Amino acid sequence: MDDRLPVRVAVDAPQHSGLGGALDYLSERTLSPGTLVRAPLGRREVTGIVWPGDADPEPSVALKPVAAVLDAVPPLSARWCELVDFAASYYQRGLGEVALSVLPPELRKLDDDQLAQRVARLRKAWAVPPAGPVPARPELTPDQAAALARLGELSAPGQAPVVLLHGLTGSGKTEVYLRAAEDALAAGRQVLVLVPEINLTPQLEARFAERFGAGPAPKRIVSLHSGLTPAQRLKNWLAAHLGLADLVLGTRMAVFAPLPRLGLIVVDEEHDPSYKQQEGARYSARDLAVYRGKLEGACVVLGSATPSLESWQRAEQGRYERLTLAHRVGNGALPAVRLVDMNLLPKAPGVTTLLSPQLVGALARRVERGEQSLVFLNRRGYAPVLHCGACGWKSDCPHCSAWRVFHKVDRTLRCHHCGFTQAVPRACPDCGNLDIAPLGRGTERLEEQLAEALPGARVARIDADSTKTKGALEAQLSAVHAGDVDVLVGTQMVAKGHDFRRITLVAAVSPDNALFSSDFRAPERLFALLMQAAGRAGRDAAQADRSEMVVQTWHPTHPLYAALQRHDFKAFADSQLKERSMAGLPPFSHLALLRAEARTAQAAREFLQAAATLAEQIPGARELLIYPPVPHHIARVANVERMQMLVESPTRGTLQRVLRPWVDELTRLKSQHKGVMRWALDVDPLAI
DNA sequence: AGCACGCCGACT
DNA sequence: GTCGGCGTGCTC
Repeated sequence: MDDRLPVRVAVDAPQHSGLGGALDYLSERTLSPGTLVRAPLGRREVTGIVWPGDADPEPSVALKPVAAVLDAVPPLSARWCELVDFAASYYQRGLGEVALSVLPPELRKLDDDQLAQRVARLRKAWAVPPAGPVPARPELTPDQAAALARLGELSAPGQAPVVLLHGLTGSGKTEVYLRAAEDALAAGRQVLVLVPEINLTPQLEARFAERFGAGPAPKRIVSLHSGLTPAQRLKNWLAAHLGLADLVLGTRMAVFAPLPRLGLIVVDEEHDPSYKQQEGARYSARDLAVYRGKLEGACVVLGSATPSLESWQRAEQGRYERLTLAHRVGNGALPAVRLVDMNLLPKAPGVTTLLSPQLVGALARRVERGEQSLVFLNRRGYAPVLHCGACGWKSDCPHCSAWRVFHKVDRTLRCHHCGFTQAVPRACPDCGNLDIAPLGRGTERLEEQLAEALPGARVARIDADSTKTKGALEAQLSAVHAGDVDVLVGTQMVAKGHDFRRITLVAAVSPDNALFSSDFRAPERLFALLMQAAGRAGRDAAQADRSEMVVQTWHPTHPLYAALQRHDFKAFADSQLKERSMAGLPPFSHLALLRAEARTAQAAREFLQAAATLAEQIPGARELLIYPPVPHHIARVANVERMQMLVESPTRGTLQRVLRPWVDELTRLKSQHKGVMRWALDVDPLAI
């Protein structure tokens, strides 16, 4: 008889191994749920978490003892485990895989003594925060005051409301976050702030530090995102977990930060697609934040100028409380939106102009007045493709079903999907003709054409290429802030969040493509991007009245642009929701996407067809609609063929009931389809 | 996924 | 004679 106790331990065994859940081990002492342990798994030793619930050992398996207990780190809370349980089950991944993948990687490399040292050092460093004077707070606008008053009512003890803060750009959403955080902090609770991108963390962190970092009772702020060094990430994670940090600011991974006294979760720019993880457990940090708020009894604030249609509909239904900031701080006007009908431009034969006289004129006036302009084009490089006029050759990528982009800066052809790069050929590789020309345009070419059209103007470009080296983005942004740039060319990178005080003109040069995309969310994304870009203009109230947005379009009568001109998100959302409703698309249905990757499209298709056949035998499947497999938007990347199959369900519940047994079968199915390299299930996919 | 074992070609 | 290719099988 063995008197050692069986315990459930979540270990990092991937879902495809068939050991997705928790495994049972023996322990000599009682271990609280949430305790970190090291345990043998096969021939190696892995980190695991003692999981809530009773062990349920299979009689045929001889249990092994836990190898070590990491006592230095306090156990993760039952609520944290419940969040992970939910995420794993909802997104159909292994429990241990999810639980361990959201811990700082460094944690899994250290032993108990090393962790004890880190914890001790951290506590010691934390022991002295210096007090200072009360920081200045701006006066609230009437909108802000009303929103905060309502938030206060909703956050009565025991309540955990979800609030959709719909505030147009420049209306002071951040100040609402700060005041809400102030209340939570004053009540002794922790605050979690999520932002879509790492780039946006420093400026928001600065705002929070300015408000809470000093004063009579200074608070501690830490960040959590993939840009931190492993040691920093562990340190900040421990600070949150030990309750030393009062404020945690981070990207989507931070939704799993252990926070013993969580009282408020802010999701800034809640509509942003970056909140959806695109590999592993494909979770939505925004949706998990809402779930976590309920679990922890914490208030959740979802903020956006252009909310996701999912959140907007929930607000319409009364499931979320909508609070509106309808006016800009200082009552500045939103930029007037001027549509330039590109159909009316005089056409020179063989020449397609990218810059209308109207736009060039508007830019020239800004340069003259010493004001700044932002010209926005969501395509980097010089031109998306090179073309041979003689034989029709185009610069396609040999490994992908995509063009290689011409980058004039270093005279290369680059595939933006697999990275394949070559020098630009002197002559057409097919026919030897010397007349090969760029087709279409990207930011590099736009920069060049603007410099030609505006002699003497200082034109700069910010995109993924110009900011590759460390610190380059910061340097370029500070040049813009210092006024060393007249016209800034950029991709969506510059449309988000930045507080450029001197910009009075924003231009979208060629936004039409998204209007006719096969992706049903493309209009929503375009509208959000244009509203966000428009918000870059006139942030200084003194200049707001002169601020303007120019949109060049071949479809000036499109309803999306009409709504944009009126800055009317509600009209746009209502019309989109009507279309979604008629088409049976989310949020009126629930989707899952099964993807398969193989050397041949045929192998991927056969796997998906077999998967569909299996699904049809699962109870509840009759309520689902399983579409035939189709190639991915870019079917081949790095010589791998990608197919996908959409599953549509009237309710979340039915979808979940079918998916669960399905993924178990898919693991088996893959072993019968040798050609298939990988498969993945995406619940609530963003792009289809 | 790791990490083993296992059975066939070119080298210190 | 070994080192090593990656096929397939297991992990409480």
